[in-house]
Amino acid sequence: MHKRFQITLDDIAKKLNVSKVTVSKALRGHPDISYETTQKVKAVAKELGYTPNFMARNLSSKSSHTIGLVVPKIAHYFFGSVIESIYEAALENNYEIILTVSQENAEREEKHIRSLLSMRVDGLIISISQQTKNYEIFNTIRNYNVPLVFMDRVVELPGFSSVTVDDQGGSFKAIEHAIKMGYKKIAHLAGYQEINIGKRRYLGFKKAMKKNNIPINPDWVIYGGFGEEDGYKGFMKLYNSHNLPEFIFAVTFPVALGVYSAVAELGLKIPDDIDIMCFGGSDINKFLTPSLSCIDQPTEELGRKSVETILEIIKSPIDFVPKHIEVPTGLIIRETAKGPIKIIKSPK
Amino acid sequence: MHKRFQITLDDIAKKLNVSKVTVSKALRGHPDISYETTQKVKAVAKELGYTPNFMARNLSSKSSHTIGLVVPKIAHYFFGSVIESIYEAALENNYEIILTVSQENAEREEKHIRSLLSMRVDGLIISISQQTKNYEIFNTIRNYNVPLVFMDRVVELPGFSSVTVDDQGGSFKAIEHAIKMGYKKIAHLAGYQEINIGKRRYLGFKKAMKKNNIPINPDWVIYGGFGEEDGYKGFMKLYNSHNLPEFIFAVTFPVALGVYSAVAELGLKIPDDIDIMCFGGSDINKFLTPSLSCIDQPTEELGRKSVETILEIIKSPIDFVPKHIEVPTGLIIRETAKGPIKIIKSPK
DNA sequence: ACAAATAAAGTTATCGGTAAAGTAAATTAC
DNA sequence: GTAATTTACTTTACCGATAACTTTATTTGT
Repeated sequence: MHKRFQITLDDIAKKLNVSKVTVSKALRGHPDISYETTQKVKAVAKELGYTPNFMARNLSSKSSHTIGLVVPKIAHYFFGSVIESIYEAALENNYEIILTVSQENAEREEKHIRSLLSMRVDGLIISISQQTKNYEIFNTIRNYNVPLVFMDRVVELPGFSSVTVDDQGGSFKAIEHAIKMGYKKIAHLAGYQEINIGKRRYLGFKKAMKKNNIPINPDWVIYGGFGEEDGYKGFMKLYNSHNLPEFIFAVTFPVALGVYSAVAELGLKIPDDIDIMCFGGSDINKFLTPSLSCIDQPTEELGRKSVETILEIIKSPIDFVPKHIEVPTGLIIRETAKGPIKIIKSPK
Repeated sequence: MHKRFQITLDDIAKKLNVSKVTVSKALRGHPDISYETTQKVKAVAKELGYTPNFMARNLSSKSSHTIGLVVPKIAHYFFGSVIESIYEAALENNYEIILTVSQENAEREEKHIRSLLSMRVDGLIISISQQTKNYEIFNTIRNYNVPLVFMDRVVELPGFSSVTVDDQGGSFKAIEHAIKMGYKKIAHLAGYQEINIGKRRYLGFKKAMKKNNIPINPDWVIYGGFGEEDGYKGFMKLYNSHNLPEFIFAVTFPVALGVYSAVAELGLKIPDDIDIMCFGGSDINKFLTPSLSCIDQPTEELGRKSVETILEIIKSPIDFVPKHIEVPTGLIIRETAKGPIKIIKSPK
């Protein structure tokens, strides 16, 4: 095997005729070491291009200054931007992030979690896959005493913290808006109910319907996944029932995109033939025709709070009490969800 | 500090009254150990929920089975999907990926690279930031003898491999197409020329113009970055010169999006007032109005080849000769770039 | 002036593994 | 039947750092 050129504490120590512990202490600014020695050590370290060995350091200090992150998807607006802000927040706090991607696959998720545990990450931020059903791995995490914060997609097990958006409230807001705009025939493409985001968004929908005394038509509540294809299939199902609603509330942005596809394919028009709104947005929203109104998820805040929460636990694991942070959502009205009463545009 | 519950080789060894080396070998399937002992060890390891300590293992074996990845952006279609396929390919080969994000910031990039070096990754896959100008860190990498493969955005230094798309050829193809469609007044929003993708895409543009005897109007070549805001600013510049071209070739998909924004803001229409095409696509392309024709980058293949290339070097670092793989591009024609001669739609 | 405190190091042990060398018993070789 | 080999382990050393304890010289206190 090719030999790697590696500079160690010993190399610096020999050059200065001091012990390697002195070098280690000097580099960490330990008060044991005099100012002059510290300066000399630092100079030599720089000269030789010393890089500490992460493995050795973490093995002996028993902390990796690293947070493991497990997400279902990455080429996806919501996760992409949450991840970005998690990296940002971690960097500010001098922590490293090790990101793994489950691809919505429960087995792979577990494999990644085990990997991260073996890397002895100081904490885990997890957003579970839409298939995750076996929760044993989370008990393992608990046994290992590794701090865990669920982000967005949570498992409701005792002892873990979570950072989510106000799914139910956001959903409620969306439906109330639709009703205010004059819609009564309201459908919901609802995602998987096994996962909190699916369930809670559905609950918000239900609550708003009930409050406004609009009965829910079971044919208009379609369960499925959170992806584009699910939106496509969902709309096709609605269409084939020959009883189209006026308005669709999609559980995620990709689901709404799927609806856009299906609608275009069928030669229908949004918002005239069918109006729509969804939970969660995307930066590409303004490029859609018509642009899609949505419940805004503050991705930046989600990421930031997740990091803050995990760091709190890492820093005082003893007196830790699980926390459940719900980040409020916003209502963004663009060209859809403006109601059945069309305003006739005045000419320029 | 809270004590972590950790099972080590010793715990297993004590339970079975063997040495920890026996356990280590058994778990790795070393032929030194008998079948029965191996079975027993594996059973106890499972029973106790043993997870090897990544740090310790890699410290002593001097190889981490890990590849460091540095990209400029993550919430971005191109990188998102390349990253996804890199993870995929790494997983198949039993390697871990440690992903870091430079956010197009050269300093942060260097910091991440140093981190990855300190983690003693077996190799690095890097796509440089659009600001990277100081190449010293890459010489450091060379000195450390750490295999490095540049992906998409490369630094042309001797001794490193690269996996890129055929930027020049793709660009050439796009311009030839535009010319074939009847355009002569062709502009190019060209990105930074310091980076290969900017330069080579520009060269392809130039070559196609020359071949077809169309002089390049310097006012129609606008240099800038690779992001949406750069496209927006670029188009505004073109517009304010009061001499609009007929066709724009955008260096990236986000740049084209910026043009869409600017065009909409100015009350113009694509493709009638200004036609456009770009290098690189996105899954959201079909939702654009009009949908955007583009040079297709095979992201999946890019990711896969990057991993293959780095693994080759890792596996035989001695007789390694730098390789430069260029993945071919495709031409996807959607609703733009169909030429100035409008076909009058026949009624349904 | 002499014990106590402090400064500035050095020594040793350890983290949890793997590699290399050593050993005892069983098997094979001729 | 004894040397050589093989099998199945064990022992020792080491990876590159940090933690905890020890040492020596100097300063401080009274």
